[in-house]
Amino acid sequence: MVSASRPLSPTQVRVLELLSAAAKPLSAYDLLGLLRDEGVNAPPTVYRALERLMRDGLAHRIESLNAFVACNKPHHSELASFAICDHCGIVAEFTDQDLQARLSAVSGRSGFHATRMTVEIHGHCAKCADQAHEIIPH
Amino acid sequence: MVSASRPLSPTQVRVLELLSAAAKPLSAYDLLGLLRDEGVNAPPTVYRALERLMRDGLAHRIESLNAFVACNKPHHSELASFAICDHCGIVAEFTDQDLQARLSAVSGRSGFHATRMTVEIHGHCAKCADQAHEIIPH
DNA sequence: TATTCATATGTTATAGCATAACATATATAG
DNA sequence: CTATATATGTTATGCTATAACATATGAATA
Repeated sequence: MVSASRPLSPTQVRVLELLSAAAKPLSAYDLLGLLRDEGVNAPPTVYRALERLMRDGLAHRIESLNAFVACNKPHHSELASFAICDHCGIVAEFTDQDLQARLSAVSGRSGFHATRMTVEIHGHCAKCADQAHEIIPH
Repeated sequence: MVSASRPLSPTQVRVLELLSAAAKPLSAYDLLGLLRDEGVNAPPTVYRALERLMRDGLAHRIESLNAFVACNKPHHSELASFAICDHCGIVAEFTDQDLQARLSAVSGRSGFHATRMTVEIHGHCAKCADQAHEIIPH
């Protein structure tokens, strides 16, 4: 039997809701702050919920921000890439098959076997590109 | 006048030497540990040296490891990508023009203007791929 | 020379991110 | 009923990074 995974717990659902509602990536401590009212008092609970969500492909970690976002579409083990506006903080998730293929090919040339890829592009979104006076560095 | 930048300070040179000599990425605190003998006592000095080295393209930050590596070749504002073995920890730097072009194109479709890209591929190097019994997670 | 400016470093303290280790609770499978 | 897997609670700790202010040094120039 393939052992269907359990449904999300209330805490896991809440974390996912908060991520989905946020305009920007949230750090684990952002989430903790939002959940204190609801009886979540310590980091491990948040990190554990995030682990589960990422395992299920429902959330992603943005490595260059140490923060998390809800997955904007159901992935099927595809490469998720991110465009991150350093001005307004918005993150756009996109996937590109060719990109993944090329990454696998390039890294695989030397016999490297890829299991996970992080692609994060920083810059300015269309909205902010015009009025980009100040650049907020990573 | 184009204001040539100053030469690296002794501390900056030492940090670069340590990164170059290391088989794996070093964290700022790894570096701090190695420099304590030499009179460096606090994190800011290390972070400042790393800043300078990265500004000059002599070192890179690996976002998914919170660690740093020496640049393995003089870049000219090209995209540096990394293949990271989760088993032995070795990091291979590579560049691929087409990859950068494709990334710019894909993200730029929506009017996004890219200024910096992070590409980090985790997996197993050729050496470790065979005997990959245990997988060291990120 | 004296002044100014940019750069680097020292120093102290703190903020922010993440996990170890152990206890408790609950549901489901066998 | 018991064993197992999963989730959470709780306490403590460790790792990563920067703020804020002081000091030093060298190069450019008035």
